[in-house]
Amino acid sequence: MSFVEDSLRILKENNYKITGPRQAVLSVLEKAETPLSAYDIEERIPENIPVNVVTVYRILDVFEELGIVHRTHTKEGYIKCDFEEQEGCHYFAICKKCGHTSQFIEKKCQIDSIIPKDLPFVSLSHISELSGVCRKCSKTTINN
Amino acid sequence: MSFVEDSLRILKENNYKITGPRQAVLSVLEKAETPLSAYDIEERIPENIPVNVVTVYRILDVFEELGIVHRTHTKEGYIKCDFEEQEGCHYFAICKKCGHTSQFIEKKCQIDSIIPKDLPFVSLSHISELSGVCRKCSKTTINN
DNA sequence: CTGCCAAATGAAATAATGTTGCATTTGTAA
DNA sequence: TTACAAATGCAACATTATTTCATTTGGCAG
Repeated sequence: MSFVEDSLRILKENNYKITGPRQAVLSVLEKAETPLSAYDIEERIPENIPVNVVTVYRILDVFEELGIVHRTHTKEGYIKCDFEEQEGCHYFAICKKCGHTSQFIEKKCQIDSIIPKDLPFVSLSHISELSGVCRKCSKTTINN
Repeated sequence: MSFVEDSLRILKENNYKITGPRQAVLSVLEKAETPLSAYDIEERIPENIPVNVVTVYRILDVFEELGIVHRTHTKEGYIKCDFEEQEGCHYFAICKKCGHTSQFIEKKCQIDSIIPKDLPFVSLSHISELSGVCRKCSKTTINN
């Protein structure tokens, strides 16, 4: 199953309509290797099927809720979620220099054990993002 | 040592000048219990010593680099860092509802052990933020 | 196949956040 | 107290995000 097929299935399962703009956004996300802003996505949608950026925002809200995209925090943007494994804790490593991302899964979350018992919070979830430099950028020593 | 005193010491140690705007920003941060945006901070600076928001941005950049503030990602903003302990990994728990934050320290970082050996990244650091609901908000069941 | 209708989208205006270039002011060391 | 690099202010602009309301459309019933 491809990312687009998985996503369309999830939309149907949750009674969301399969629309042109939604398919266009999925298509852009599928090709992207770095986090894209709503405006980035709008720009990459083919000119023959224009989609308003407000619509892109609304689509991304739905996609995030359904786990189709991850909203990145180290760099404002959105990136598709891999669907190979559903269980466990998803981590996203994002390159500081080029924005390239890699994903991996942690079967059993370790962070829960770190949280102090007396912390006055409930329903805590952590941001699963790592910031670093990808192998490619770490080899190009000249630039930046 | 108070937050302001610690911060002034760090500024001096790093050859940054102690200026009016910097002291004003420190004073605002000291009182804040939730992450504040640059504009939030500008608004809270007393009117008799006006500081331009551009300056606030530049001050926050310096402060972040020196570890005086933490830039929050779950909600765009900045919050002062506690200085009680320097060693270890700082975690910030932020309430989804009211923005209230709590901090704690992890002596030895567990996340390093989670990262796959074959991940094509170097110099990885993780975002130490947790998102949840604070005790106070979890008791007020009516609103939101 | 066709029409209905809630869901989805478009358009325009506005708010919030962040950046850049350059002139002016200020903290601090000599 | 003076000189000067550092810090700040100002103006203009770029990017990101939200709201309201009119219009269009996907998918279902018939």
